[in-house]
Amino acid sequence: MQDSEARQAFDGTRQKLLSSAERLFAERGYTGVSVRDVAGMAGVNSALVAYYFGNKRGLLSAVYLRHCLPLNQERIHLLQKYEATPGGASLEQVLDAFLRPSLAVSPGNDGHADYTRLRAILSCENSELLNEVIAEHTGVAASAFLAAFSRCLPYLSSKEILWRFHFLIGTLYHTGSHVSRMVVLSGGVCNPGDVEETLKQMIPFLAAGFRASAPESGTEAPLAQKLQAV
Amino acid sequence: MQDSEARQAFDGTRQKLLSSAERLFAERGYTGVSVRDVAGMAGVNSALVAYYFGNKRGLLSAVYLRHCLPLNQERIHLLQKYEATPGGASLEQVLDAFLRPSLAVSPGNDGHADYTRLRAILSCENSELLNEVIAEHTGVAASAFLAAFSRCLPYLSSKEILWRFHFLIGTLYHTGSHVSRMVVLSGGVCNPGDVEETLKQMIPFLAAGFRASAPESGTEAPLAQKLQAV
DNA sequence: GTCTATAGAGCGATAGAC
DNA sequence: GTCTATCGCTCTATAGAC
Repeated sequence: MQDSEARQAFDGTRQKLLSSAERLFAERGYTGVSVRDVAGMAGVNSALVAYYFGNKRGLLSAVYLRHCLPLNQERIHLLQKYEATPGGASLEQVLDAFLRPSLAVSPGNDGHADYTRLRAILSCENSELLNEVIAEHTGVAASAFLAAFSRCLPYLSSKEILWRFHFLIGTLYHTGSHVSRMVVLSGGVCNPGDVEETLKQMIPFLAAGFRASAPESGTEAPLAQKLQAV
Repeated sequence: MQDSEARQAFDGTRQKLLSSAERLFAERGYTGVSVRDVAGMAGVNSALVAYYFGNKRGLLSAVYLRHCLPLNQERIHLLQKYEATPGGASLEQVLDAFLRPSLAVSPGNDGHADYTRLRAILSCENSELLNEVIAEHTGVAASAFLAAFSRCLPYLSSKEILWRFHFLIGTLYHTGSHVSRMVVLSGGVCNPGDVEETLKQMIPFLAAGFRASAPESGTEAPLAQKLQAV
């Protein structure tokens, strides 16, 4: 360990506020959490939110940006690793590259599970912030994966790829944001908190769904060309 | 039409409050909407919320109960209709029976699309009300469909059925609660507001996912017996 | 940097006139 | 039934002491 220096950075007030906000926003959404709640969990005064982040929205933005770029970089990195293998990336590998980093849990800053839950909740609250901040950063990774999917499934038009990518996002967000409910509902049999178990269930399901033949065959565009429009 | 009597019931203050609340809660969630907002959209005074529903929570509960039972009855009715055909219900028909009523849109009280969106948002806000009110009424329909799925897919254990049902819910909720975003993202190519188009895309995708061979084969329970535990 | 104290706004709920 | 008026509370944000 980098001893006291690293520990101080991790335990600093700014970081404690970020971690508390990440947890609470992921649990109860943006409007359901007050800055007092966040400051209380961090063990500091609520006025410090304004000091460090300007206002409540700045705090949310900081939480978001803390994970957004790293997560998509991990996804792209994994995708490139899989594509470097002979024969390129399989559909299962493309799915793994997209999903695995979103579900990763770790004590430090490298786990994005809370962030995925936060993302799911914010996307339901349809705050303006989501439409503003998010669109900039997700576009790059999204189009890279859309291209990877159509490389694996050349018989699908871009329309089908888009629909199925939408379904993929729904499956990911719902799984990431209803962990405890799933445990209760299944009587403990299914545990979305177990990353490997979740991937083992999700990837075959989604891969089969993506591979299904197109609902209306033949009349659609040839896919690869239309991907520019995304 | 039942002339003025039916019209009066539909335009009554109570109904206007219910309709306004349904729309607004579906758009911005429970905590994001004030009773003043609801009363304003209904064109009446905010004190009438207390008069008709006791308090804000009572309003939400009324909105919920207005759709909960009818929706599940329509699902069960469709399922029974499909199961009455020779050979029983196909997997695609079971999916259709579950999904179609949730996505139906209609000017009157019979469309559940707004309700599905409301359900998706509330399930993200994880309010206590959801865990209280919802659990009572959804259990019946859910277990009927879990049984129907395992009848179509006898080689799957209850564990896999539960996981895939969870994925189905995620796909449905995300599609139902991000209609406009999907339209924008796809450049107008994909429109989840079109019920038939949505079903034509969702059902083949989900059916293929459900039919995928189990991720870990052989070692699981024989499925039908374990369904009691749900 | 961290705190106390508070301004200013919006909320849910209710009392009471009509 | 529907309204006005208002209480009591919580929220975000800020000013200013230390």
